[in-house]
Formats: sequence, structure tokens, C-alpha cells
Amino acid sequence: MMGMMSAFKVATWNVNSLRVRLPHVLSWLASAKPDVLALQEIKMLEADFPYDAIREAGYVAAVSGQKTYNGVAVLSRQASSDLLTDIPDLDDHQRRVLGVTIGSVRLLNLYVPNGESVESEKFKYKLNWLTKLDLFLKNELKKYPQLIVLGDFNIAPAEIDVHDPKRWEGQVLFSTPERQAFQALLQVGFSDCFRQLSPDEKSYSWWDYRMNAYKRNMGLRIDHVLASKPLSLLCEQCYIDQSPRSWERPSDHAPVVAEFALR
DNA sequence: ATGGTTGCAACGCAA
Repeated sequence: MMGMMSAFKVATWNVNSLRVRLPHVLSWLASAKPDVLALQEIKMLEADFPYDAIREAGYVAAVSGQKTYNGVAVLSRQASSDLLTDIPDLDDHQRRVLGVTIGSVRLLNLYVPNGESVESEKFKYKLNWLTKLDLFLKNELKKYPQLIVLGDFNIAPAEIDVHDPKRWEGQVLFSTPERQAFQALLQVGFSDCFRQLSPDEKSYSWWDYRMNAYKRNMGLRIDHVLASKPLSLLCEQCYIDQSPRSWERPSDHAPVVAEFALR
């Protein structure tokens, strides 16, 4: 109907192998019923993607995969179009990016490099990757006013996003250059939906498999949904669904969900 | 306390 609002529910989840986590994804889709689910670390080739199971669940899939590592996919109820798998001017064989258009919304699903440690070459690769992303997003915002950038950013933006900021200070995922890179992304014209709606909430999206980190709630908020300013005004809910992290043989990440009241 | 756990794939690498 004319003028009627409809909820557009998007989610992001680093599944750490879709081969292992397919039952988790199917179960979560059935209960959460998002319009879109962006997956990271599917760790498989497109040829091995479980298209049939995803279709039977009521979703279509756009996939950018590779063998063994990385790999991203976007599941959606509506078909997606205008797929993009690479950031211009970033020569990267690692499959970490998937842009799609769904209805009036442009989505960019990201698996930002982990960085390993602040002393490593992978850390330099991470920072360069984020710089190139920044330049890319400036142009994407001009093309797509309704833009959502979501995924595993491998950055906890602030102290409130870390269970023990003192211990994590200067470490990868929470170092100053990474946090500055995250702020630079926001400065391009995005809002961190979770933090926008819950300024004081301590809620994490990732817990290390080691040291019983989940049971002790030793987590970090490193998975994010960023919305362009026009869209952020329409964001009505954003939350982290911790429940799948407590399931049998879980991913080390939990899904982050955001709901937008599209016109 | 420089540990520990998981996935992939092959006895190491990446997270």
C-alpha cells in the first residue's frame, strides 16, 4: 500500500566454515527470518556452495568463494543484482567483499582482514585494505544513498566494545590505528547502527574459542552494521543475537541484526 | 601463563 512502511531486516554472521555451520544457518534463518543474511568465512568454493539447501529455506544466494579460507555470501529473500566482488585499486585475491543491490538498498558485505598482530605484515595489509575501502566507500555513497556496509570488521571501535580494555589496549582488533581506521569509515558518512541505538550497552559479537571465553563473556564487538545517514534515520532496531554462540559446535561469532523501516 | 581451540587439510597455517 502507498506510504506503508515495511520492515527490512538485515543480519551479518561470520560462520567460520559454512560446511560445518550450515545446520546453524538454516536453523537461525527459520527462527530469525531476516530479509538478508550476509555471511563471512564460508571457506569454500562457489562450486561447493549449498545452493539447494538455501533455496529450500526460501533464500537466494550471491557467493564469492575460495578454497580453504575467507569467502563471503549474501542470502536474500528477494533476488540480488549488480554483484561486485572486488574493491577497485585493491589487488586482492582473497575473497572478502560482496556488493549487491536488493530492492532500493545497496549492501556491501565485508570480511575485513584479521591482521594477526600489530607487528605482522598482515597488519599492514589490513590497514592498507581499510584505506582502499575508505576511498571506495566515498564514491559508493554518491552512487547509492541507501547503503549498508556490514560484516566482520575485525575492529572493536571503543573501550565499551571490549570486555577488558586494559588488557586489549594496543592489541590487534583494538589498536589505535585500527580504531582510527574505523572512525575514518564512519566519517565518510555512516552510522554504527548498534551504537547509535544503544549508546551504553556492552554486548559482544565474538568470543575466542580458547579459555572458555564465551562462558566468561570475554568478548569483543567486532561485527557491525553501518548505515548511510539517510538509512540510519530509518534504523529502528539493532541487536546481537548471542544464542547461536551457545549452540553445539558454534561459530566463534554471533549474528548482528538490524531492522530498517523502509518506505 | 606467549598458553588455549577450531577448521582445513595435511602434520602447518589462519583466526
